[in-house]
Amino acid sequence: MLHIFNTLTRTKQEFKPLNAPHVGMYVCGPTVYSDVHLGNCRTFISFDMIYRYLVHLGYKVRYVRNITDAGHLEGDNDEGDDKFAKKAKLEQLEPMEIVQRYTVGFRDVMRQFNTLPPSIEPTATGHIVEQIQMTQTIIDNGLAYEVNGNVYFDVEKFSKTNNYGKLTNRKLEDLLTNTRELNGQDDKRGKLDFALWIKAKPEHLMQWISPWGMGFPGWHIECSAMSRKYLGETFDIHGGGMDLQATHHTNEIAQNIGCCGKDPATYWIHTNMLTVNGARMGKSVGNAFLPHELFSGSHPLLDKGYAPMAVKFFMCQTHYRSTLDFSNDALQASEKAYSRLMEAYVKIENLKTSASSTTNVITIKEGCYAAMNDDFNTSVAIAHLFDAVRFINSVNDGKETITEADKATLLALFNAFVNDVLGINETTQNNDKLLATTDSLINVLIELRNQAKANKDWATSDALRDKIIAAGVQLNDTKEGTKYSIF
RNA sequence: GGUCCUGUGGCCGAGUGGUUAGGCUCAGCUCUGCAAAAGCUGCUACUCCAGUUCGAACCUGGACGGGACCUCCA
Repeated sequence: MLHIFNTLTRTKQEFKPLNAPHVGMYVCGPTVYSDVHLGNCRTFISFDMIYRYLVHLGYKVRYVRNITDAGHLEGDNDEGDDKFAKKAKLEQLEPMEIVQRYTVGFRDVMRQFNTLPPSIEPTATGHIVEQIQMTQTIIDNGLAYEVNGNVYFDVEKFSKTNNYGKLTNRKLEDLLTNTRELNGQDDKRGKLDFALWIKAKPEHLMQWISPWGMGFPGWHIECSAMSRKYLGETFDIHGGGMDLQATHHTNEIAQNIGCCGKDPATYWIHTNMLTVNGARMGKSVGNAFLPHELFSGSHPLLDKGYAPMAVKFFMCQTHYRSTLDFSNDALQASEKAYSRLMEAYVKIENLKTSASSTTNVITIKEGCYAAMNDDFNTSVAIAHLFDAVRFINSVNDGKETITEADKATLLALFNAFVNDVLGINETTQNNDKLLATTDSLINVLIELRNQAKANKDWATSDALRDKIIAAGVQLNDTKEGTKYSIF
């Protein structure tokens, strides 16, 4: 029985889909105006695991994750350019060139992390009409108003009949007291009001026609419009990073209720942040790691590179609702643990079976599922897998025994968790490390041959050369030393 | 300032009112030509103070430390 921690109730609740076996899940995706960093990746890797586990349990999941490619003002000032326009000017590109570049980059990284593509990956610019319609409906329902081509959501009016701050458990009066005074929002009636539609200046690069003039959508309406379009007015799971909880998701709920009179999602899942030296990794903080810097080890804070699957395993060792701190020591520990896990996995198939087992495999399996059913506790599930690792190695060493049936159970368990649920099986496309190793190996052979040559041991040096060539490597002795090429 | 989360052994990280997850590191042992791998053994923690309890790392209150959100951010 799966239980999920629901941000709305701040408790673990039994997961009951609205229309089992169908499950609708919406996750707030990236804003594609720059490279995704590891913090972003952690969120999407967490939801990938959740998606995979739901599928593994037999649910038919429609997983929607948007691409934000419009709107999002640079500051809180309505006068500002949006992020795409700003970046576009900087790089002298069309906004959609920026969008294309970083969307492709994002998908590449997600592929490297072996995450499954969502069922639908809708873009904000592709759903301007839906956003305009939703905005109009909210106006018609009396919960939004237009001023000078801008449309704002009336939070205080909404609060008379709804609990605006329920997602973060905050009271309206506290929110009103604590909101900072900001400039350039003279058109708003209330200081908590937020924009649904923003009037564009003539020079603004991305703008669309609307009932309120030329403009672009506000910061939150896209998710409301797209989740509603693809998952309906009410669906099962809405997720995102914890940083989206207070503002983005709070406003999404207000918009959906303002439009349809219903809460959009029954379960809200929020994943915690990735930190570096205790501080949140963020673009604006300037401590963001890029995935390729981590894979190659080119980041100044890293001693070496780490394979994508090792990094993913590292993330899985921590519960998704805990902060995870990034460090060389932690990564190295996980890298080693990961390879031990995978080596044991490979060994299972060739284990010799006996009439009886010395370890209860069913207990391990049940432990794994109990952990996952307890709010996706991958950390504990992995701990159980390591119980299996020890057992597998012991059987392999002839110190313990396993039955044919238990062996099959273990193999199925590892297939399920390593491949299906966690998705940490090595894929052939991640071969950077392999290439580096190959290069080192060839150089070792060349060195051996050169030593033989130096000793005038021509029989050995020639034999080495012939075998190296036979392996597919062409040697070329030059004045600068021995070069090689792979043919 | 407000709201909230958090403080676990050398490091990373789960966790339940009573029976000391797991990983990494380190030491010893088995194995081994040497090493590695693997197995075994050991290192027994829960910020501090007070309270509730037969019993608390886990519940309550307080102190101190760290963090998040309140502003775009996964």
